[in-house]
Amino acid sequence: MKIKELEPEKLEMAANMLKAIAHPMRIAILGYLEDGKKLTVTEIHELLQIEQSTTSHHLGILKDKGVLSSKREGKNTYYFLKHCSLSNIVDCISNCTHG
Amino acid sequence: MKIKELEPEKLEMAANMLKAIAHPMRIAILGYLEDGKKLTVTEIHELLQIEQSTTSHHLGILKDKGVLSSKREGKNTYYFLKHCSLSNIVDCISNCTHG
DNA sequence: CGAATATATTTATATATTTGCATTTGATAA
DNA sequence: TTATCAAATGCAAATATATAAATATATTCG
Repeated sequence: MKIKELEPEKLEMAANMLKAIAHPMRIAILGYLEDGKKLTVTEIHELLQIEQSTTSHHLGILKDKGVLSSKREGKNTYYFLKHCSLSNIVDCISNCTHG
Repeated sequence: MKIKELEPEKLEMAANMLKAIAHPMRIAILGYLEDGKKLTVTEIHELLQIEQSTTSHHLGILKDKGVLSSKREGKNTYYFLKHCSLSNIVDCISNCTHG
């Protein structure tokens, strides 16, 4: 499917998804969620050493824009990639950043 | 190379690159630049039907963040992908937007 | 040089995003 | 129920971004 054929709404949706990813902390989050890994808010908040509320906010954005899904299990909420191919974006962008 | 190993500056750079791409018009621009195609500002401005100055501004952002390169030839400036693998990002994101 | 064409920059306004703190909601166990 | 741990939300200040209009720069041609 060529992006040229995408209607404005699709472009908007794609942009929103990329905008969700386009943040240092959120890229780092995706980096930890490769290979179908599932992590809780607390685990991510400790890995990244950022505030719990900030972590939750970032995860909320990623979920809202369709990048992540979440599943509650007891007290914990696990977050994971909605489409595993999204890891490609992170891989690709990290390959392109060698300047 | 795992993103987990990326230092903050690399994350920042990756985020800036993605942020540059994360805009409907700029995604559309990348859509037209697949397969090593080179287009001028005017061609893009006519294809997308947006203001010349707005087009130039978007192209400037993409170039500044390392997504595009440009080459002047006479009166025209041709823009093209700096890393052809960047098309993958557009392809991937458009595959993931079917909601 | 001066005119025409192509591209880039500046400026101003409007809008959106990021962040941490404080609070709140949800779930489990004593 | 109360205490506790996990996650989400509301809020406000600082920062960033988008857009268009106007202006500036660069290149070619007559």
